[in-house]
Amino acid sequence: MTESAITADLVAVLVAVSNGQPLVMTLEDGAALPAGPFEPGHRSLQAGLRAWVERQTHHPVGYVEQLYTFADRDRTKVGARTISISYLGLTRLLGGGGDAGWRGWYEYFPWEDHRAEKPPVLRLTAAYLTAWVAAGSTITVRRQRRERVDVNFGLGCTWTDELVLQRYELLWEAGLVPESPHRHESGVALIPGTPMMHDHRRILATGISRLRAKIKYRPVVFELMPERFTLLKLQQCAEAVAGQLTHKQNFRRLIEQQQLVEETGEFATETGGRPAKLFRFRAEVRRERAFAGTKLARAP
Amino acid sequence: MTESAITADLVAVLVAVSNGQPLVMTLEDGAALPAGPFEPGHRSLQAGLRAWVERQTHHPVGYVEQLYTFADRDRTKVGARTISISYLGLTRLLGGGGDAGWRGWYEYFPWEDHRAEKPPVLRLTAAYLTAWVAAGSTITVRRQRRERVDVNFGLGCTWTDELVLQRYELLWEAGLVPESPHRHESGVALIPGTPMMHDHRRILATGISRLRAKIKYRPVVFELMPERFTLLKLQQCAEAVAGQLTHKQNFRRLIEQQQLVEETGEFATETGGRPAKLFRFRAEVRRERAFAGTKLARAP
DNA sequence: TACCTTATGCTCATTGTTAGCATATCATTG
DNA sequence: CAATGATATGCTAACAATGAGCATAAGGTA
Repeated sequence: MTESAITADLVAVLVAVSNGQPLVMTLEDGAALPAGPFEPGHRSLQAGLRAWVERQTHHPVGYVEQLYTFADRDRTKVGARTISISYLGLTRLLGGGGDAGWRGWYEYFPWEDHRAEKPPVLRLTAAYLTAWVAAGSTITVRRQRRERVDVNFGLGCTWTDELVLQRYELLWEAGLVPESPHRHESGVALIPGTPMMHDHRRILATGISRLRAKIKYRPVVFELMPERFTLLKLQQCAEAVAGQLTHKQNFRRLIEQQQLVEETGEFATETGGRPAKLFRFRAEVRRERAFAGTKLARAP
Repeated sequence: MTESAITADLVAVLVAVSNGQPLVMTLEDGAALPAGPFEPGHRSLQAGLRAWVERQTHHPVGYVEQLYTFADRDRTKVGARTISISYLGLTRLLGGGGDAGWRGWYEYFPWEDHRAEKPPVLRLTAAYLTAWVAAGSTITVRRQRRERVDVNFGLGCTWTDELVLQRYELLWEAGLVPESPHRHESGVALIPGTPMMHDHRRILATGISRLRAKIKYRPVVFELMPERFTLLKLQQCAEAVAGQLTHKQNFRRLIEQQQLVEETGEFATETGGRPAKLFRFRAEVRRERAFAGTKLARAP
């Protein structure tokens, strides 16, 4: 065998938001992301991914963006090497989400949902991570570990929502997730959170990180929203993605001053209180220009 | 042939800054980026890239980051499909840059250097792009083209330095660069700027875009700087990358309040005026944490 | 010594963010 | 029908970040 035997896989992180919950499309009873081989017939990687996802999930995908390409050795099958090219896709949920494949993404990352109060998992996580810090061989290693833990999990400073991938990788290194090969090192129990096959949970973390970052400087929320919506719905969608609550009045002000949306003139009455104006995204925004994104205003 | 015949290439955008000029490592007399096949022996893509670049350029690479994976059809050789995985690498220039491969990156993108005054190419570019806008078939197409041109080239609004890739793609679509297959459409002359083989100039644009964006929120400048330096040198490095001048006093204030650097106690006297303090990057920053990057302060 | 050059410190106006108060408008209930 | 509870929406004070300019310091050279 002189030539390298290489195959290419496409993996999709397909995201939707329904009822204030962020969802991801899965297969294998929630243990895998949609994936399939890249076929030479496809016009491009992006086209290949679109075709594959739509065939597999019967969902039209609105926005698609490349995430990362993996080819680490533990992905090797015998005699062949697989390159996985992962994508983030955003979509609206059409028919009430009858599909069985949709899972709330906080099942996989319970420590990432800060909308209610600090998730209880975090206390446990902090304790285990502190043990991992203390288990470092030299003082330098311990200091570096301490710093990483503090920054990523917001112990000294503030919680940064985009660090999903870094946090997952930290837990992986510390042997606190079942996917980790370092489990023997610490021998401690596991952090709650559903695992996935191969490195799919890492890919999902990459997708969430990217989306949380992107939503702040590009108008991609609207890919997740229906045609018409109230500002509260929009806010809840942004909060679902960010995993953090926001100050209502400031959120509204930001949205308005960015000229992201326009009134339809209609009202939504099913809210229980004063009827809310219905909005739609402005046409210029839908055409994905270099507009500002959905900035979040921290909750009080 | 049932199985897909796929090969994987690694392409590097290797960047350094010397004398206030941003440089990129090239081959083929400036017409290509360093590239080579990904071999199954490599531990990972990143390791493969590192090995390849260091063997080919005899340069140690400090920081490496994946850019994008391409597999468009026009990359096809007969019977095989090549996937190109591109990387951004940052390095310090050691021995005065005797290597012939280093090229100033503004040779390839003369419209991106706004440090002196508006580059003269821009007048030409704007004129050609306006013609392209007018050549749109329908009024909708023309309006969309106008909006894209305005936003990307800062005609109505302000110039945004990170849009290097989008600007190049616009010129490509408009048939204004020699690499473009749309040249017949407009039949106009070409915009100055050295072309490259295949889609290497697009990959370079991707790298510059990424670096210009990254430098603002991650401390990566120091990968391009020598051990000790004056604040002016640091500023000039940042300006070289951004292609824009910055307000000196405000730059200093930002750097200091971010605690990016610390004084060494020494002074540089070769400046011509009052001797400048020499600084070095703080150890915490060198260990690449989630620190803030080098924010730029717009010039007056 | 006068003058040029670069370094460095400080101020001020403007803008953007955070947080909270106040009011409007619906439904429901006593 | 008035009181109550819910949500929507408007407004403002306090504070932080940014952009721009003035002033001074400390070296060199004519």
